[in-house]
Amino acid sequence: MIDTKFNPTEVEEKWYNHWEKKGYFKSEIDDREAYTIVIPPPNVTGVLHMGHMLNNTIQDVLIRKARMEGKNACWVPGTDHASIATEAKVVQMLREKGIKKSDLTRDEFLKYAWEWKEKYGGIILQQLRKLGASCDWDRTAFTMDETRSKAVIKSFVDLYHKGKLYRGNRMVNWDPVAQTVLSNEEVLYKEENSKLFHVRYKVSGEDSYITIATTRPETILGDTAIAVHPEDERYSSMKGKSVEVPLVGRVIPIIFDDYVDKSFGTGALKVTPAHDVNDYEIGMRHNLEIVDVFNADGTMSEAAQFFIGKDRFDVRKLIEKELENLGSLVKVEPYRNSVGRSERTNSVVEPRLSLQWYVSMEKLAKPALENVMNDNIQFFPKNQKNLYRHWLENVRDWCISRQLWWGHQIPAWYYNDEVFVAENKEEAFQLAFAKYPDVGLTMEHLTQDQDALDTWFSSWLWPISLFDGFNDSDEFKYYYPTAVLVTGWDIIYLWVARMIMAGYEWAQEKPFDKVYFTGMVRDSQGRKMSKQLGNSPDALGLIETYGADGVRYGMMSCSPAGGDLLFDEKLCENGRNFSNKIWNAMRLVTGWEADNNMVEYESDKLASQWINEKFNMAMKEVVKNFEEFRLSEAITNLYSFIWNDFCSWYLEMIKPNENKIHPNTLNTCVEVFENCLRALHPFMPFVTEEIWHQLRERKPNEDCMMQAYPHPKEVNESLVKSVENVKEIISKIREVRSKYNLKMREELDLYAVQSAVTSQLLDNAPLVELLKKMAYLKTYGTVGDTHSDGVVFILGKDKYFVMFEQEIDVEAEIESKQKELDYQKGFVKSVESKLGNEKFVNNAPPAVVENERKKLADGQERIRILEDEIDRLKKK
RNA sequence: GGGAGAUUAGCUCAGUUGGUUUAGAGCACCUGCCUUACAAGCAGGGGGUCACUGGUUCGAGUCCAGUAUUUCCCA
Repeated sequence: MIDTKFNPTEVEEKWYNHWEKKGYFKSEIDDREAYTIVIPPPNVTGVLHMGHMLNNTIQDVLIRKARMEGKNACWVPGTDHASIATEAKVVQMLREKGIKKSDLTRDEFLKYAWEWKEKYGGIILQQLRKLGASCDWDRTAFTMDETRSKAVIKSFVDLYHKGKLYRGNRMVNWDPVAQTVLSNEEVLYKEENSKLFHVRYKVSGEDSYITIATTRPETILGDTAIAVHPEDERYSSMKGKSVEVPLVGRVIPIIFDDYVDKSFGTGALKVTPAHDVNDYEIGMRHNLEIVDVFNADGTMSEAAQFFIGKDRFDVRKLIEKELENLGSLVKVEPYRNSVGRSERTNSVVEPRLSLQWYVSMEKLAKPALENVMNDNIQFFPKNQKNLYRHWLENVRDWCISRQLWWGHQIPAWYYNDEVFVAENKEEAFQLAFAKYPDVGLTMEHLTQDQDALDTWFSSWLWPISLFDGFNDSDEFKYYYPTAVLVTGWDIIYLWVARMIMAGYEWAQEKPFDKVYFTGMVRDSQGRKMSKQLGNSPDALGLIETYGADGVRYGMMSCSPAGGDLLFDEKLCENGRNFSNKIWNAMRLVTGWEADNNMVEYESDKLASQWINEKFNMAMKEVVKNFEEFRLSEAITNLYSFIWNDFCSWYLEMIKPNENKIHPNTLNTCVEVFENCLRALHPFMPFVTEEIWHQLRERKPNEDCMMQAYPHPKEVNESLVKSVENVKEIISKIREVRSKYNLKMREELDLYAVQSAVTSQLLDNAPLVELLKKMAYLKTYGTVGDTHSDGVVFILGKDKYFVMFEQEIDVEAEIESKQKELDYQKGFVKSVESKLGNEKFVNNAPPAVVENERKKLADGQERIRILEDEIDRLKKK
């Protein structure tokens, strides 16, 4: 006896191993069309979370469908080295062993880091297998493996020689604890309680003062101007004057700049070009001196003159007292402002001038913007184009150096202050030697840049470097550009835009045809899932509870493209229940026995035709939804078809009284069942594969995964319509049964008042047979309008009588018919008012007007029937 | 501060160039069923002034403007 419950854990590992052993995931160049997806590489340190599950399920659905469509499907997996995250983990691991990073050489540190990566890295790739991901694992790549590293170095050198990469002294986000640059994305801003200090500066040569407001009094030591708005009347007399900085006594100018907000504080702004991005820009505009008062670790530098070596936050308290003593402090008030902290160390990020490597974005941005705006690369959903355009039109140069060891060390060598960029030290030496042939230069004179490259500088090459595109390989020619990129919109700038730039820079071609942006997974309260909140369910735990198919169903059914999705475990439960439903349908069908001696019922033939038409209708929707990446709709189409049409209606239609069934009927049934499995396979690969094999004996290579994906055919609409009509009659009869507590199988008589529709039904023997079987009718016949017995229902404009022994509840019937009458009267009234409007009749398309007339006639007929019926009931 | 989106049933969402018998689905809820595939199930049911106000139109959930609420992005 087969279990009544589908057990996912038993079959998932079996089928995954089977597929992998058969080599179904592998792709090699051949003469078929390539369908390529590159995985958005997760951090090598990462573990599977909800975002990954969503993202990778979508990729797997797309790649499996393409494979079934006969394309050469290639899904390349891999991880990135996540320089900051990984380095932080390695440093922590070393600390636990009692080793300080500063005690190690770069090489020693990297040895530990690689060991750590080999041991703990790539867990996530193992976890993806549990989800059913059909990646070509032989192609697994890592951003620091040999091929990828060479690509990174080559691209750096190439950009440098093209003048698209430079070293510059700019304002950056500085993490004083990690002592590295951070990207904007690694800085988290939050409102915090702080204080607003009002400080007065003496105007030189006068007995007056200007008062400024600041949250960071410790930077006063680095002030090089006071700025006011040019149209601020309060300060119009200050033109050309200067003030003295408290404590240090530096004399600084009063300048006029539009940037200043007149309404903030006193309308006067202290300008510290070395420690604020906006101040820096003002400084550039007005040629101000730059005084850097901090060291790299956030302590005061020599340039500060006071508090040297003390921490910036201690100094904030100390300077408050000093200013008070000097009489410069006007007042201190509580204040809330947005403070940026490092994602990794939580230290307050310091805007800092520092010498870093930048990619010049202007030229790179141009083709990247163009080819998205003209839909050469299509975005789903489309509205992401706005976001993309906005960023690219305001793009800033990209800071790619990081003060870390884990990553690609920058291929730049210095001789004194001169820099030589080359793929290796030997080539750098050649360059240096060519320039300085006479100084006795040796390799020892060159020192390599100590910094590493931003991880995104590897990731932006991913679609190229995975196929060794920098060596113009055959693989690259075949697999590139890839079909679709599936990723979250949160990295549209960090990653998507830059991949497109890289594509046009080095391949002169887009990296992908389409980008499908997924939403962010949120919990049922709409909060972003995060470790801190602890609101993220354990991904593998979910798979254990609901099965991979159940989880995939849950992820897919709540994932309209682009929008955020509120994840609810309930959806996985639906998925599990769906698996179980199909499982039980299989149990039913495999329990039937083909018997040539059985009659092939007309109703069975009809049901077979009908279910095929319905399947085509469903597939039309599925195909359309796939084209538009509306995957949640596509899976809903299949769910609804399989559960409602196939299981609830069709299987009941052909269900034999005993287990014996005509071979033709059984055969059609199994074929439709197989089509359902093929259509559903990309979404729910395990349960479909298992049932595929249970349904029939299969040859060695006959697996569901490798079947052709179903194509919709033309639909015979009139056949569908007539069966749908019978289904409605059946539902109405069930309604009566429910109301009168009649047993489902108690046989009833049904009479219809003669009409075109009801007579046509009567003449169609297979339809009547179907109706009688499904509704458990003894007889179906037509009668005259004057018939007056049983319970009445109306369908379209036809009147039916359901006959049964039990006495009918006259009061309840009158009430329900009256309710229906009220509804119909309202309906007719609204149609009448439309048709009474001359402008409507004259202007609306004739078909629309005609339809309104039909609605009116039908409504009026229903009113007539209902009024008659109420009369008849009242006479009882 | 600038920009983009959202608002449809208790919840999550569909609703495609404005016209499909005065709005659909899933979940939740209510009623009745252990009907020999499935209680992770079957049959039936209730539930919505489509955020608000105005406009365009013969006709608006759908287009336009404003308001409210809200989410996100950028600074």
